[in-house]
Amino acid sequence: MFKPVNSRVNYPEMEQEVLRFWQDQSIFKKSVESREGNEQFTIFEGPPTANGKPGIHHVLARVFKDILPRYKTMQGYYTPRKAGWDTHGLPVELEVEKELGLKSKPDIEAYGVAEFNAKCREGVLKYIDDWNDLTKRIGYWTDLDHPYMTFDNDYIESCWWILKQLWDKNYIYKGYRVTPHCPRCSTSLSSHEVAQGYKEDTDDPSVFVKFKLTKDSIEELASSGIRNFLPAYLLAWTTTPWTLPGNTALAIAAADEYVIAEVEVGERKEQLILAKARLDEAITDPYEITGTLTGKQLAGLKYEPLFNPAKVSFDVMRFSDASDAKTNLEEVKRSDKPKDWTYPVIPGDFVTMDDGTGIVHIAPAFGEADYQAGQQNGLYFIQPVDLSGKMTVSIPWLEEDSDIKGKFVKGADPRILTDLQERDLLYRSERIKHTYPFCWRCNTPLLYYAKSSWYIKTTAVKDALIKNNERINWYPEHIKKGRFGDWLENNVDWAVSRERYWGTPLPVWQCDVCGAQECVGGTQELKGKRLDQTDGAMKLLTDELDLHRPYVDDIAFGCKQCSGTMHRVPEVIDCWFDSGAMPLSQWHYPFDNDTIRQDGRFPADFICEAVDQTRGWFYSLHAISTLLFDEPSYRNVICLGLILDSKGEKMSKSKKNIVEPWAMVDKYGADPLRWYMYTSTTPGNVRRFAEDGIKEVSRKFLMTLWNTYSFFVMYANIDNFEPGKGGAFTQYRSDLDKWILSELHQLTHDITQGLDNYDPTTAGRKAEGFVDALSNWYIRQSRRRFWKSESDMDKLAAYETLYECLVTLSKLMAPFVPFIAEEIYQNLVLSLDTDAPESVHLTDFPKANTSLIDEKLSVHTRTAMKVASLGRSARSKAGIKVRQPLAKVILNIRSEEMQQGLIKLAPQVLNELNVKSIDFIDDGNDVIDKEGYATTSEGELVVALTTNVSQELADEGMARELVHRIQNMRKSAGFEIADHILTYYQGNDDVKRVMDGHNDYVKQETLSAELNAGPPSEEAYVQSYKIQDTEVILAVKRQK
RNA sequence: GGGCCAUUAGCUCAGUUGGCUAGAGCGCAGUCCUGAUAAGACUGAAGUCCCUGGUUCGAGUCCAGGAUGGCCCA
Repeated sequence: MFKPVNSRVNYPEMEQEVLRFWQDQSIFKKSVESREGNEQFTIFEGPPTANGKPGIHHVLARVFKDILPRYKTMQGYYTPRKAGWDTHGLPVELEVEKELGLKSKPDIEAYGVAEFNAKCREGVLKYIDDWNDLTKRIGYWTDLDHPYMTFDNDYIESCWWILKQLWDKNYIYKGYRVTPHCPRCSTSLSSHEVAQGYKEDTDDPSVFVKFKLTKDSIEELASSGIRNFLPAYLLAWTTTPWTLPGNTALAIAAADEYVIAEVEVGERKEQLILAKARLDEAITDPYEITGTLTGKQLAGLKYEPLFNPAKVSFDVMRFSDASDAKTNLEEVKRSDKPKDWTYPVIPGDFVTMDDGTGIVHIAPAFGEADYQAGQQNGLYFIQPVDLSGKMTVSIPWLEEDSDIKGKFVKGADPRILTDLQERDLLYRSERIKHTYPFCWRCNTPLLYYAKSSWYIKTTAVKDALIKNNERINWYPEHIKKGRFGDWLENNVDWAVSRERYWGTPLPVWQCDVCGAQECVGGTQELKGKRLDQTDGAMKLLTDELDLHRPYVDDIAFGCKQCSGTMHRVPEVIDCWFDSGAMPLSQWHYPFDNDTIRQDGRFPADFICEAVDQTRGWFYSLHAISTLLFDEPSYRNVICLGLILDSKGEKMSKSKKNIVEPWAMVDKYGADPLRWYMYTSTTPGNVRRFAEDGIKEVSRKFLMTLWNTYSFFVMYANIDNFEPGKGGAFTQYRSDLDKWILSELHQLTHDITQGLDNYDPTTAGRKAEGFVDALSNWYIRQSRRRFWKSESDMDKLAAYETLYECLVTLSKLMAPFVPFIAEEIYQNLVLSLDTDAPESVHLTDFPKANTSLIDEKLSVHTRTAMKVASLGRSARSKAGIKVRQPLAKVILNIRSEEMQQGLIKLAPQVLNELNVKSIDFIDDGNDVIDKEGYATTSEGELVVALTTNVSQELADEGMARELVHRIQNMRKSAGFEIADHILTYYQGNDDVKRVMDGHNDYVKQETLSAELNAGPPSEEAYVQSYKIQDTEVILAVKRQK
């Protein structure tokens, strides 16, 4: 006996039971260990941060991560899965800052770095229980008990080792250059972090500033139509007025045409110089062109500083030619300072005619292009802003309460503009909306800021990055050449240092005397130094040292080259480096597990994250493995698309359109959610998350699957069917059986192919088709075979076939919907065979037997279905119910071969259309529109039914009507399906004749022991009907 | 401004190497079938396959240009 199955199922409840079973029997562990020693299939877990709750997009990633390892395990691969958590970085620090009410780095230092980091360590795992629970609940199998943690000493030590390798290859350097800088967090961001934070429609000033040409320069332009009795200005455009105090040059496009425009502003006339192409958009007043000149003519001209260093106390530096210096900036000595400060006009190939005036304001302290222009042209360098984004200079002629000193840059903007306005140096001042980068974590506008920072020289291996990318399979494929490929093509060095606290400390020590630097690649190496006798050193030697700040900062040792002392530099590293290092660091490589590169643990066969990781984890993994080993870190990637709400809008807290994973799982169950994720759209596509979609797959696919299963169990229990116990039956398989087995093996083949191609979507959709065919054709057609009272070989074949379909299906479905698959397997297999593997997830994945795939039969059956469909249509047109048998169906099929096929499958067609016989004709026109036929056609296929109903057929139709009514009554009366009953009927002679004539048929179908004319002798369930204009009273009663 | 993706019925999506009279599901209306089914069948309402050119006997599919939306980058 199988466990009885309710045709309705509560997924969440059923899943809880399965979860308990997995837990109690350690099925995950067994599934991994039972394959130990076999070829390994490796997946890397992209570590999430557990300091926020998991969202629906995490569920998406996790179910896609889950399906392949499950599949590969069933195929025999050894597939250990290690969980991991990303624990470092700005997001964590930020949370803690918020919690403690700290607003800046000085606040943190005052609070204490040790205490601050302790809070970070606590806070980062705030939601880990929620993560673990949800992970288990959705059936994502990974080893949550032994996860890697990026804050573990061992993990950090591996990162150090990697950094040391790169150091030895001269891939790490400290550079002075323009870096995206968050003034609030007071640290650099890497390009991939910047990429996270662009915001459109940022409101900013849009100002046109006048830079006054010197008298000498006006003279130089005398031949170009300039008037020396009027002031002349170079007009430049900027959206960042706060950079203007740092202005030390203007750039023009040498090849473009510029004009001198005489403009009347109020009562004054003045001359503005700008690009001809920008004239109409930049100049709003009436103007007259008095001269034309090329950009080349402008180059070399001089103009007066907006803020004269002689009057404003700037620290002025200048780019020197010295190429050996780390930074070739030198302080301008007092003796070198000119009496009359002027700045030059320089050519720049970055100057475009797309916006502004064709004259670009250059402030080498801000902006990559500006800095380079400074280097190339030996410009002055002025830095009027500190690292927290505050202005450091004071404008002496302003009142104290309108000065800019100490103001945040954005706050300084209006003051600077007011000042320029008053000094008549502002032509236009407006506001625009444009795209600007913000800190991806704290939302502060980023500053491009020239400062020193540590870099990994990824550009040195750019070609290798590209070459190794060739060896990776991307799903979808376009990411490879597109997003990821482009990113690699435009590679810039990795700004890897952060001037922060909670992160892997950069293991570089520097001598306080001679400046020598050393990178340390591990604790053992550190122990071997001439250590200062500090508390830190004592702890290091007893292996009690926390490698984080501030403890590691306490380690100092003697310099090799002089008598100085080496201290660690203050920086920590980008947390993306941590996660990119996980293939090695999760194993504490190379200090432990030094065989991972040989034993299959590296590289990964498969990783899977969303598309936002192109520049994040996908890149950091790829960069690190290429830098270290010159090989890719993963072979196959599924790159998931973004998940949007049902209207196609991004989910965000403010829009209140966040989908809560727990709510979905509790309401619908994990399997429906999983199935929806796999099949609703292809992995790489943007997906709209629609709750109705889960409902639909649950009803349409899973419910149908469940009902075929419950159907089978119901009848198998009635007939005491046990698979394999009924003797040799294969020769009794009908065409229907052979067909569904053919479909089953085809499905096995398709699913295997789909999953081998990292395409669960196509695989899943194939399964939907199969279950539909199984339920709505195979079982529908086979109903009578299961229902009939005699237990013959035909019935056995039907049971065996359906059983095989269901058991195979449970295995095929196991990677997709692990709960329902387990449930079915447990009942169908383990309740009979205690020697079978104790879980479906410990079984072998089915292999398609292609010899059982009969394509012809498949095509023929599809045609039979089509004939049935057309026949039903014809019936409906003629208004003849399917319950009324008809004499003949007549087919016109062009293909002789197809006709032979249909003759074989005639029983299915007759059954479905309720007709007595099938005929074939050569010309469809013979029946179309003819009296006595109901005809439908499609393409070359013509299906006609004879509509003449003889008395005999009418009687048979009534018999079926009576059976139908009695069946409904059995149901309404609450009888069990196998109950035998006594039936009573009252009606006219027609009824009596039909009951007599079809006595056996009615009895069999309704399990009636007797058909008695007249009223029931005692209490029975009674109903009256009108069938074919005839009054009938029926009564049913359970037989004792 | 550049790269990538998407655009097929009211909605969600299929549509192989060009052969299409363009499909499915949901939803809507009606009818039917059913002792597994919250399922299913039939009929109906409904599409400029985003647009414009081109290649071809033939284009939803290939090519070029463009539009709209999304993502990413400047």
